[in-house]
Amino acid sequence: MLAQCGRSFAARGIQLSNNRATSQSNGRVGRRYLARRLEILRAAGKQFRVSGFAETGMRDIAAAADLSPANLYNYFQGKHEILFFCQDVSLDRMIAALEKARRLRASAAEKLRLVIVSHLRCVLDEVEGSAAHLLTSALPPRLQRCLVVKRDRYEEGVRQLIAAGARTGEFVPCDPALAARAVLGALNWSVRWFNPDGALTAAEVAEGFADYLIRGLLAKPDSLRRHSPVRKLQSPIRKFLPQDVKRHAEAGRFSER
Amino acid sequence: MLAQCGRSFAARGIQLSNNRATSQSNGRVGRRYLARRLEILRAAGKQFRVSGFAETGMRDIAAAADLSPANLYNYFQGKHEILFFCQDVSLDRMIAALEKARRLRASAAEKLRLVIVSHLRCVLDEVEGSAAHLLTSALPPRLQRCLVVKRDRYEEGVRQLIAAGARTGEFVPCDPALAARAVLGALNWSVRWFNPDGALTAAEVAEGFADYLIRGLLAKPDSLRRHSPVRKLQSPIRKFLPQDVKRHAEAGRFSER
DNA sequence: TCATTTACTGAACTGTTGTTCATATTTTGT
DNA sequence: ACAAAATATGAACAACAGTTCAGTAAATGA
Repeated sequence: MLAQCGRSFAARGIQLSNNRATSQSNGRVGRRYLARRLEILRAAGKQFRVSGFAETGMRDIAAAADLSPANLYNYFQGKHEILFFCQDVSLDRMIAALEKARRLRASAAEKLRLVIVSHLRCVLDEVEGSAAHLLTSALPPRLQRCLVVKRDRYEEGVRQLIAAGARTGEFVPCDPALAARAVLGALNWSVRWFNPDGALTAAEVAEGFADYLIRGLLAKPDSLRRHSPVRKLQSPIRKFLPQDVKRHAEAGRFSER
Repeated sequence: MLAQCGRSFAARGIQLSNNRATSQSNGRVGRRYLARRLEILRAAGKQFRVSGFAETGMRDIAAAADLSPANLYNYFQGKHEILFFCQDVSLDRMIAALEKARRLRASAAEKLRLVIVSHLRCVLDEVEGSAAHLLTSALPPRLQRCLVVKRDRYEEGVRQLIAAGARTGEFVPCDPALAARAVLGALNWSVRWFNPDGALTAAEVAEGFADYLIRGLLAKPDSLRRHSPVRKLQSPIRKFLPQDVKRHAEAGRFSER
């Protein structure tokens, strides 16, 4: 009875079916548990982004999250699962922004601008942006497949957005897949050089990138409004949202072992 | 006398001053030694590109280069030095292309196109392209500093190319630093998705990227010639050039320990 | 208050990593 | 052909990774 008490809640949150996990997210202890999970994800995501996945040790993550290394295993099954959730959060945010842009009643250029700005915010935000979605390898096949599906869905959405613009004549005729990859490449690569203490804020980078990347697509570039009506980056520091907590609890079903 | 004979040539090539090293590159044994070094670099660069630096073990490199792991240390001081030379080769090629474009008597757009195409060739070429220059961390400070200087020189060159185009009015007014980073980001990220067995060849990707990325800069985009006079990618499979061999021999002076 | 669950930890375990060493095999110069 | 230099290797080493475990401290609920 003594040896089994440790790790019990984590085991419940991770290994059991999602209905049990979600029911546990109510109540005080469940809340604290999930909040701590997110703290860890935040710390790990930052470390992954600045140092890379393989270069970041569990002891580093533990130190950054102010935990003992062993305690990490009360919240996650292992390093791979931490990476998985980091990527999952990022991808879900991006997909949400994409779908918001889709529903927008606006030109293709304005939709694309919203996607670009949201993508950069998700990836560059110093506090919680977990650029870990940039990494793919070294995950168990099942988790990896799950992420690849999401990533492909996102990319496909961007492609369709560009293709739609080209169909209406707002954009120049082009290969939407290639253009989308150029755009997303420029965005994703930004984590490699962006410095939050540097000359440009994330919002300024986003504006500049959007101007340039959209201009290359527009059939009549001079019609581009330099200052688009889409609102700029606001509140670069954002806390984890309640729906994130919810989703984390539900996502346990993707774990294996 | 017996224990010292092993590793002696490698030691000469790596640790001693460069004049001694370069003098050794003549003669049969020296040639074979340097050729093998390049074979190793090629194999390692490919592995680094597909798996990442930390994820690639010395045993993997040895297997890919058809060597015993221990034998690697007859050619390089260690893993970090292999990474260093991979990055060094890539950067030198890119800088060479940049300076060739500079000397070109052509429009800024054509110069930029040459740089873009060369960059993608260097980075995507299945056979010898060592995209390892994408990685930076985990190198001894001295080696790292050397690479950062080269990379910054290259980036600065691209910036100046864009700035010059903007000055003459050929390009739209913009932040050259930001535009350069967007361009280079799109190019560098290509190694993450490009599949040599996929639908598009490296040359086709290069053309499409160049069209799009340059179009975003042009003040009068419709003046863009879709098929620029700059020759397309030729002979995607290229062997290591003699000057590469020479440079490798000279570069030993950057090593430490 | 007390018993039980939850949260946490130091130390140890296991596998892998980069690396070295003693030695064997091949190549070179004479 | 023979000694010396050069090239190559299997086996082992030390360090470190992710992970586990026995057990302690804290929180919870009655």
